[in-house]
Amino acid sequence: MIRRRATVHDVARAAGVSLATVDRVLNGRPGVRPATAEKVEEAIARLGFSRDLNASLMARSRDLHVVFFIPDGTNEFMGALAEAVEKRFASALADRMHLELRRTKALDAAALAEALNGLDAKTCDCALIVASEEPEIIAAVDAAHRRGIAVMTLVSDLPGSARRNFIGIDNVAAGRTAASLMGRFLPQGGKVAVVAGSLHLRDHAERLEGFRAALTEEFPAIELVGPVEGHDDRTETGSLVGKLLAEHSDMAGVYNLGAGNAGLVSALQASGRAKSLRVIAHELTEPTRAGLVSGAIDVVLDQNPDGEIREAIAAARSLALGTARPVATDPIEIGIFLRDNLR
Amino acid sequence: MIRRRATVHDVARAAGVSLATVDRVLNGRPGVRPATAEKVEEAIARLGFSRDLNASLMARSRDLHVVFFIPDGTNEFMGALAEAVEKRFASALADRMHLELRRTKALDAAALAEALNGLDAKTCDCALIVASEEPEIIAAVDAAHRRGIAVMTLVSDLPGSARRNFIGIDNVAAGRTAASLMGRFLPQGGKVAVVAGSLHLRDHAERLEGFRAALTEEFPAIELVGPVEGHDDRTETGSLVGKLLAEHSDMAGVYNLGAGNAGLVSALQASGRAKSLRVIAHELTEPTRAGLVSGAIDVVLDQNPDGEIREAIAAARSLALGTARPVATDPIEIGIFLRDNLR
DNA sequence: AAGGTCATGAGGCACGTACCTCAGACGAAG
DNA sequence: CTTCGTCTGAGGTACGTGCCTCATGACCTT
Repeated sequence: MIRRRATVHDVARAAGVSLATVDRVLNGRPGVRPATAEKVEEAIARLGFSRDLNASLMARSRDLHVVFFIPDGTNEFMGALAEAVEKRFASALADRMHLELRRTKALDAAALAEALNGLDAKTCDCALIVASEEPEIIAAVDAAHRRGIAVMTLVSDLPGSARRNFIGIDNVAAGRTAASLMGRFLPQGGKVAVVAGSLHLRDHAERLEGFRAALTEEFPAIELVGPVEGHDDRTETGSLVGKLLAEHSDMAGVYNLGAGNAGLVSALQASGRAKSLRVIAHELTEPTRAGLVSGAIDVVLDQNPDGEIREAIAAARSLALGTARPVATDPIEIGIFLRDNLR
Repeated sequence: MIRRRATVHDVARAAGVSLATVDRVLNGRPGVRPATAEKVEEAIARLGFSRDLNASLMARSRDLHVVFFIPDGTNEFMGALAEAVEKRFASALADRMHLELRRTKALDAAALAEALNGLDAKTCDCALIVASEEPEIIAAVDAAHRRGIAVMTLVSDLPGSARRNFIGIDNVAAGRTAASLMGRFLPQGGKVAVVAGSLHLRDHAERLEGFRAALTEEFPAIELVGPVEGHDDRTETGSLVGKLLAEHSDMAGVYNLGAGNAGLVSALQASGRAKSLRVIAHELTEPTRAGLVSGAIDVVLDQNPDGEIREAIAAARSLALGTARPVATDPIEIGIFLRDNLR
């Protein structure tokens, strides 16, 4: 059964009005009585009409502008996210989408808020942010939304803000998975150090929550040490881990739910206990890959950056159709990597 | 740096010819001297011109027709693939793509070849097949390609045919991953039964190859029993597994690299040895999910059917642009599922 | 030289939407 | 009554491409 999509012409005919009126309703232009607008809305709903985004962008001879705000610094995962955006510049252009990548200072809420406030709806239809949970960022998101810019969160969510969508993994589930693996690795129980980047990052806080809950429920023999905050910095993370290992000679495992994995791996190797500790980290990047290969890290939980960017772009496109309803996206999978299934 | 995409007008101007000539070259219509065509090709390359697929489909007022041939029967994974196609009917229509789903008799090469031969290029731009490696299918693929239908393989590849692309996981790597997990589960070694659907299915043959190679290299203490072929049928698979378990009271593990997992799980439970056997299966479906939850199955390796269909659709779109070069697609991830990270 | 074929240019209409102008129709206020 | 403002319809042009017709000129054949 091949059915043609409804067009504005069909809507006009069905509503008994002219094309111009349908156009005014669709694009929120003034000069339509409420009763008439009602008729048009009804026809749109009845026919299941949805604007043809491609024809629309073509007619406007304008690309969809999507701006990605991604933290800079030495966090390899953020680097991978940024690369994933760059990789799609060309193919996005083929779909009339213009992607822009801006690196913002990591863990600097004021800088991100300012950048958001500087966005102009004329040069930005949609903004994607990797944000920590701070009042000034929430305010900036709400302000951008009021200016007509759709904001979506990437990696770490910002509930309670006007963000239209969250693109990322279920971080509570990720924390639970880490706990479940760690519990199996340590059937006798023991101490496990937990290192976060910052608990202001909701993804980190959620992973910790999931990890702690699953341990309590299923592996009460495991004692959690920490969390400590390494601010996603390799040097700081390394010295924190070194200190924890020195202080606890009976440490049995480490769960780094944030970044700074290069520091983690050096500290593990410097301790001389690398092979005897069960270690779980996040994001498949150069340091964690090296850690897996050398045996310093046992498991890496990964959120596919390419998949996240792909879904972000798809969601931005759907949002551009201007529906009020939330946009459906494919869920992002949590990848589990051992030394043997490295991509 | 915002750069406008090149259009046919730009190409015409750059090549010093008229729009009509560019059009003739682009659409392979006759009436252009080789020397002139050369000039146009050169301008296209120089400007990096690529046809705007959306404008093109709109101008033709014609949707892109993509036909999926997916085996029917009781194979839950194939059911999931089919559902994944159906789920995208609507969103594909929004991109001027008309998807069609046809279920063909599983493991019946003649039926699939006949279906392929019945395709008309007027009502099918691209065909996606899940095929076993048989000469008559290869011949049908080549014939379809000559008729102007792009054929791609899904799940299981068909090298040596005129298929334009393969969408699926790296099955050798999947087999290696299974071996690596099994090896760790059985540090003392022991007998592991291997069950396939059909070794005419290249994905199954490749998994076996990877499994066997990784065992030989890394876990020589493990002895492989089989493979036996259960033809992806639950009853047949169940009785095969039951027989193997009865014959080998010292069986330590089972690797089912094909389907028929409902039969696998019943046989395991009927044997009374479910908990003491390490079991690895493929595809996260109802039976394997139940197996994970009950503990009868330890690990499931999964190829995300939604992701495969998404990539297949994206690849079909790219192919429609008519480039001779192979089309780049995102790789499909091999998911690893334990009881604790079930989606 | 006349007729033929072939290569090419010029231009138009169509697809679905955006955005513009202009002309009426209508009701309310003066 | 006129005048104004608001609502609505009619129709045009544009976006990038496909596909069509028609005209022109060059070259070949007889």
